[in-house]
Amino acid sequence: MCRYWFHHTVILLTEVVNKVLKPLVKKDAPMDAYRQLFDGILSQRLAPGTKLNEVELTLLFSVSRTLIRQALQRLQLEQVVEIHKNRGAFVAAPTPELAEQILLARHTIELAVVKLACQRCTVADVQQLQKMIDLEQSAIDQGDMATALRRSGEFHLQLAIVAGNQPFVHALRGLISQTSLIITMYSHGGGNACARDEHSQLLEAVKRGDEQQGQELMAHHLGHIAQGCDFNHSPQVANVKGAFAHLNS
Amino acid sequence: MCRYWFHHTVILLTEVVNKVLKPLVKKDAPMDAYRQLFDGILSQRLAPGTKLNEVELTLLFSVSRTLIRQALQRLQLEQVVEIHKNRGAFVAAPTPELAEQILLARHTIELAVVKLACQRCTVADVQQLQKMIDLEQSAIDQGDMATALRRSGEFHLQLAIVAGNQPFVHALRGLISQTSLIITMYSHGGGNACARDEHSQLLEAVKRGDEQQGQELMAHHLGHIAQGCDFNHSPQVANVKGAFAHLNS
DNA sequence: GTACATAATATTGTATACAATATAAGTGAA
DNA sequence: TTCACTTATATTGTATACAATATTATGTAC
Repeated sequence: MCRYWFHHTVILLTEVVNKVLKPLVKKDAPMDAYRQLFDGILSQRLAPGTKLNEVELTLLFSVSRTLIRQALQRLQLEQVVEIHKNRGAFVAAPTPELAEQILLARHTIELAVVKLACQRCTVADVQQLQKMIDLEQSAIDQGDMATALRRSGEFHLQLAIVAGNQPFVHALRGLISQTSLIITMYSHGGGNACARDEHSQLLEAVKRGDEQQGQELMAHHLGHIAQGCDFNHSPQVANVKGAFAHLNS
Repeated sequence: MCRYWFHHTVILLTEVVNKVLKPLVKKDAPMDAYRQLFDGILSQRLAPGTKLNEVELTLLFSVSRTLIRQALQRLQLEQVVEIHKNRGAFVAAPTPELAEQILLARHTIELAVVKLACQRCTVADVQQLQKMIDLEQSAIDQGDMATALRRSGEFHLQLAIVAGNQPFVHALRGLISQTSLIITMYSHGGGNACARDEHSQLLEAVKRGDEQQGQELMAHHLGHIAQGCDFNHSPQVANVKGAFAHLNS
């Protein structure tokens, strides 16, 4: 009996520790470093071309170089970071030629995504997408264009998730991130103001299951991104410490 | 004068060392481990679901776990390997549902690739592609279907390279590898015998710049892959030592 | 001062050591 | 035996130490 009581108490404690305490304490360090860098790049705090020094990141994120290098490699394979052997990692800086290829690839894939989304979108999906549009708009209202840009990308990615095609999601994750870099480098502003309307109209078409209309709207939407860019412009390059200044406060 | 002679001799020696000796000696270890594993999987020596033990690979390839883990992470991001936290890495084993998604994604992307290839294919490109078809056929003639399958994939990838769209190349690299896994798991043979003819016809259309015909042929070709599979079949699982037995000879 | 070669430093690449977790083997009670 | 539990082992996760390479600083000849 005594043993039983003891046993169950231990079970209880184990549960408490695993399900309550651990989530509060756990750091999931590798994901952290990756996410911080990813967000830093997509929020335009890290400009294209910026050198990413490993020990510097080590100090900023309080993890070893092992995890920093893991994060950088992952970002490289997502095409958001370039790693040159023995030279180090840099925030990717797509050339105009590559930018054109990226937008064409998005055109191809996202037209297929919209079609699938029209077929499979549920009521819950629509609500989720609507919420993301609202979040993007609220960022725009606050004048925080960097956040708006990131949330715009999340809307497109969510559409691919709704479409239910894992390879499309995987490919688009990289392409959308690269598009953010392209906009950071080449956009001459203004062109992004109409995004909300376009996203809303797109969602309406998807809700109705109107594949034809949805694809046309997506094509226009992606076309506007290209139109909003001036590929003769050259980008500015920021430094790492400035981009993560908020971590040292 | 004496110094000059010395100086130039050093230059010469440096050049000799860098340009002649190093390429012969160099190992490029990380790429090696990655390539070996990649080829092992695509050549069907490593069956889907196989556990990839890190120290075992360490001994096989004579590099530290650092590089093994690098290679595994890269393979994971190419969707050829699955890594479960604290559980280890496994050769990916796409479910029938994922297989369907993969083939649909290929359909979407490769139709666009063929179109671009029709527009941009040069004489040199045609020669290169023809050579790859011949290599694939010679593997078939020798009854080495594993090599044939790998070379078939390389043909498709080369087509994307000819098309000149980097994101398409990047996405297809993973999708083609995954298709190899799908065929390994679910193919009931026979369906692949007609591959050569289809690749040849495809190349003819591309050479003529006939986008319409090229896309139709590609669509049929990809359709045949799906038709050649039986998604009720369950896969066999091999062990690592057996797959790399040739390294220990 | 400039150009070049050399030395010092900083940065990345790889291997190893230690920690955390999961798996397998062993132990005792019903 | 079978089940729960403990202990031992194996495996993965992370940090650090060392090696190789690149970058910067210094010195010397012209």
